[in-house]
Amino acid sequence: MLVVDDEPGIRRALQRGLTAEGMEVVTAGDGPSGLQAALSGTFDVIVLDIMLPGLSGYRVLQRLRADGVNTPVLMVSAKDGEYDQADGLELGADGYLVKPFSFVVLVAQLRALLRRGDGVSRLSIGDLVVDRAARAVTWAGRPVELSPREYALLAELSRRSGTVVSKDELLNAVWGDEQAATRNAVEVYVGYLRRKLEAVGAGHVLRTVRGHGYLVEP
Amino acid sequence: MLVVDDEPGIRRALQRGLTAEGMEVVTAGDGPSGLQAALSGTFDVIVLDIMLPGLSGYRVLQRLRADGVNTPVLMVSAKDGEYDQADGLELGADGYLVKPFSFVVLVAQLRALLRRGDGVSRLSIGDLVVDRAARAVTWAGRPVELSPREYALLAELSRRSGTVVSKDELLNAVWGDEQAATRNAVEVYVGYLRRKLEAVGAGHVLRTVRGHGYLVEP
DNA sequence: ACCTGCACTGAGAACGCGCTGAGAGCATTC
DNA sequence: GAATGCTCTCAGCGCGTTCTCAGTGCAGGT
Repeated sequence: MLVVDDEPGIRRALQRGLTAEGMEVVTAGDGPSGLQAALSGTFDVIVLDIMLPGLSGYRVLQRLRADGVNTPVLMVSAKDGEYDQADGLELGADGYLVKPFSFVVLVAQLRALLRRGDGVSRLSIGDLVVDRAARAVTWAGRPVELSPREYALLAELSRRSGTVVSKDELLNAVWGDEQAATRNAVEVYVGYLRRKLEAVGAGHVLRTVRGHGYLVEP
Repeated sequence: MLVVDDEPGIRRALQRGLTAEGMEVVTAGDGPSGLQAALSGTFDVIVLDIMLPGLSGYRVLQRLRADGVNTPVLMVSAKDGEYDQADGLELGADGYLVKPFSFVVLVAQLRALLRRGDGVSRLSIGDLVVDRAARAVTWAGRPVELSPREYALLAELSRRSGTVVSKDELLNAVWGDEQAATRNAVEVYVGYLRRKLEAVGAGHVLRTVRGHGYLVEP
């Protein structure tokens, strides 16, 4: 996760506390460097202060979303006006915390965001709907029954729809870091997925890009 | 990538760390030699220290941009004044990091810069659009079906559009360092590309510069 | 006009990528 | 204990892709 806050004391405290909770923490002290780090899109969740030198938290969030990065963001602020919160949430924040906050509450919120995966509980790509909360997939309203592995594969491809995802990336994201399976397993499961999608008339959703990977068209 | 820093310790550390991340690293220890290396325009990203013997990082960046080299530059400095950052970004830097910085943040920033290629994941050269995320090519909206090798070749030429790229450079960039193929392979694939581009009315995009290489007009 | 060498092209051979059917291993259910 | 469903490997097939080779055309220099 990424922590963006201008107070070194807070950064150190969160770094220590969250590391102890088993999380991997990277910190940044100002808006521009926080934005740069966040743009990499490799974080699972971001804690973002509003009062920041260089670039306010609002702006950082705005730029992030504008660039298509939908990493969940937990905003943190000393102010507690209702409007501040509304502004933040409207810009695409996934949570809001007022300083001073209890460390336990922070951890609880972060865990909630992490569990949701990307903060977006429902992906819609044309007629394809992947409801991550209900763990269900439909095509034009018709339900598609998927095994856990098939679902995880389609969810990952849908999350990154419009971009080609390589088999190795899929192995990492769907099968986990231990990479117990071979690349052929990905091919097999793409085959399973296609068969089930074709049965409801959605065979063309999952495209092969030879030599590179697979792609769900946006 | 190119790392320009006057401290040998930093150079060695980055060389080792970034190589381990799968990047190819070249280093320079002072301003003039850094500038000379950077002017070749063959780097994907440059890490540039501000305090340099011979020529400051600001000047190096200034000269680079003045010469039309738009390789992404990540500036690094021991100072952390707001004005320094503003100066750097105004001169055309693409990121700013204050020493001492976390290695993870550095890598995250570099990946963000690399992923965007020259600022965007989507290259537009007139009617030609190379969507690097979807690995798709269109001419005036019409899709162009390309094999992996053909795509890689066109993408490299498009990335460096406006400059003549030699066959050896293309072999390095597209075929990889092992250079398993001969120069004739480049000629053959340029032929394939031209045939497919002509089919959608874009035959003139890929120009031959006899004795030097190939060129995609900006 | 001649020569040299670079660029281009058609043909063809080898390769390897992606897909599939079959089946083994394992857990769960009845 | 049989049946069912899921996961994953293996071997083989088809075919697009890759790349070399040999021959032709053309540009530039003398």
